[in-house]
Order: sequence, then structure tokens, then C-alpha cells
Amino acid sequence: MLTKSQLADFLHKKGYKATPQRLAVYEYLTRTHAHPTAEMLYAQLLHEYPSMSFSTVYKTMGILHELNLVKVINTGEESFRYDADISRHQHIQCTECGRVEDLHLDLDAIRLEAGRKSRYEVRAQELYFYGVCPECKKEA
Amino acid sequence: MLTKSQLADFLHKKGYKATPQRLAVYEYLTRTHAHPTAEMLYAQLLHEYPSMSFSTVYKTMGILHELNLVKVINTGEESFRYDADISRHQHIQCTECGRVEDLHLDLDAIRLEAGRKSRYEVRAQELYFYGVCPECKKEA
DNA sequence: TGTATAATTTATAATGATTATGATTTGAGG
DNA sequence: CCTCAAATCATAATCATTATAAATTATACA
Repeated sequence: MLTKSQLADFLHKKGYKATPQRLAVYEYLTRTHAHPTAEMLYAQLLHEYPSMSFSTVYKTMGILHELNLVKVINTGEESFRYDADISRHQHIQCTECGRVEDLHLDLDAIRLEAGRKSRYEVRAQELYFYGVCPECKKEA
Repeated sequence: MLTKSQLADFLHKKGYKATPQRLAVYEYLTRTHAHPTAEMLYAQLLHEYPSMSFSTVYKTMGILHELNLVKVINTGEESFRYDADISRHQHIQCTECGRVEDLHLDLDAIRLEAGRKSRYEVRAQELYFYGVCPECKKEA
């Protein structure tokens, strides 16, 4: 998680311009736990930047992802979600209300086992859980 | 894994017709380990059924998935892949050549931990590994 | 502080996998 | 063998994402 000025410096160092749109997109992402899609980001940022366009959101996410500043979340929905928390962690999605929450599990042993059994050199992993969140359980 | 006639019976029982196209799609899927996409299935089945269409492949996969006879694999590529092995297992994809292979890991402990930490009632999970397969390691 | 310029933003069009539609064909029961 | 609802096939529609190009702007530098 970088501050606005840390992100500005980092973008400059990588040869990118530190535009207000880029800073705003990243800052919004660091402040939410909603794991928003491009559409959610766009809708939110429109308040602050009435001229904001979808193109800018997508381009910005592309750059942030390339610079390894955001994680792309693919729960199998029609759109991707984004997370400014790039620490190694997992996600769980409620099949009732659709919310996505963070989960921190230790997968070291499983990962070793995967490499041993497959003979692959394992470089990454993605683990998603699906179920019913406490709130939706109450309502059922 | 069902035989052709077992599938025919099952489709009938569920109120679907056992068309030659459906039987051929499923049979092909049971015989390959390639975890094909709709396009790969279509290309292969065209040999046997010159009139086969994409629509039929997609519709058939939809029904087979609804009947829980196939697993949908979502590695984050542009298209979905399919697997006739519906036993609880995982997949690993080579980031060099793109192949997808099966992996059988025991995730019971991790799953329990996920439920305990999240307070969700966990109902499903998807785990993908990414790395370099033995063949691509040789070539590097 | 003003200017030049290449990068960026924005609006719009293109892409491509998947889904929907509708005319023709066909599986399965009587 | 008929009947006819369901299925196939060809085609069009959808929709998230990516590409394009004209207008704008951040940054380096005079």
C-alpha cells in the first residue's frame, strides 16, 4: 500500500506520468475493502472526476497490475475485481450476496506438494472459496 | 465418467434427448486429458460431425454442467476449459505452453481453516497453480 | 514562469467469447 | 410410421475488455 506521493514517485521512476486520475484510482482502491470491478471504480471516481472514462480506469488498472501494485481477482463472475492488497492471500465469495472478502491462509505445504506431484516449477497459485457469509446465513 | 449408454439413460431421466451430438461431445471429453475449450471441442468434433455448430457445443456444455457431469475450468484465459473428471481435484497450468494438467491434493484442512477464519459456510473451492512444466523446463 | 512535446485522457469503435433467436431438423413415444 | 416438442444450426446480439485517434496535459527545460 503506497501513499499518493509514494505512488507518484514510483510511477515517475518507471517512466509513467503521475496523473490525478491514476492517483485517484489507486487511492480509492487502497481505501475500500469491496474488491471493486472496473465498473464500480468508474462509478465511484465519477464523483471526484466528472470527466473520468472507462478507458482510463482500464488503462490504469493495466499499469498498476504490470507494476505489481494490484492483484486481479477472478472469481468466475462476468468481470474482474481488483485489490490493492498485494500480500499473498486468498478470497472467499458469498454465493448469496456476491461480496468478496480477504482470507489469509498458509499454503506453503500445499504448494510444495503441488510441485512435488506435478514436477512443475510452481510460480503462482490462486485459491477461491465460495459459500454463505454470516449475514446471509442469518437471513436464511 | 459415464459410458455413452449411461449418459443416454441419464439424459432421458432428466428430460433431455440423447442426441448423437451430445453423446459425442461427452465421449470426446471423457477420452482426452487436454482440458479443451469450446473451440477445441468444436474443431475435433467437426471431423465426426461435419454439421456440428458452436451453438451445440455451448448448449451441450451448459446442460452437462447443470447436470454436474463436467467441471468448468477457469484459469484466467480468455476462454473456459472443460473436464469430464468431476472428482474433487485441482489443476496446474504451464505458463510457457499453456497446457493444463490434473492434480489431486487434499484440501480438507485448508477448507476447514477457511471456514473457521471467515465464518462462512464453505460450499466450494477452486485452486489453480501456475508454473513451468517439465518439458518447458528442459527447453529453457 | 512559459513552452514544447510526448504521454495521457477521453470518446468511440473493434474484438471475441459466450448467449439468444428463430427456422429447419430430429429423437422418441404412441 | 406419425406427431411434435425439443434440438440443431446459422446468425445476430451481448457485454466486458482492448484498440484507435483526436484533444488535453504533465513534465522537462529554456
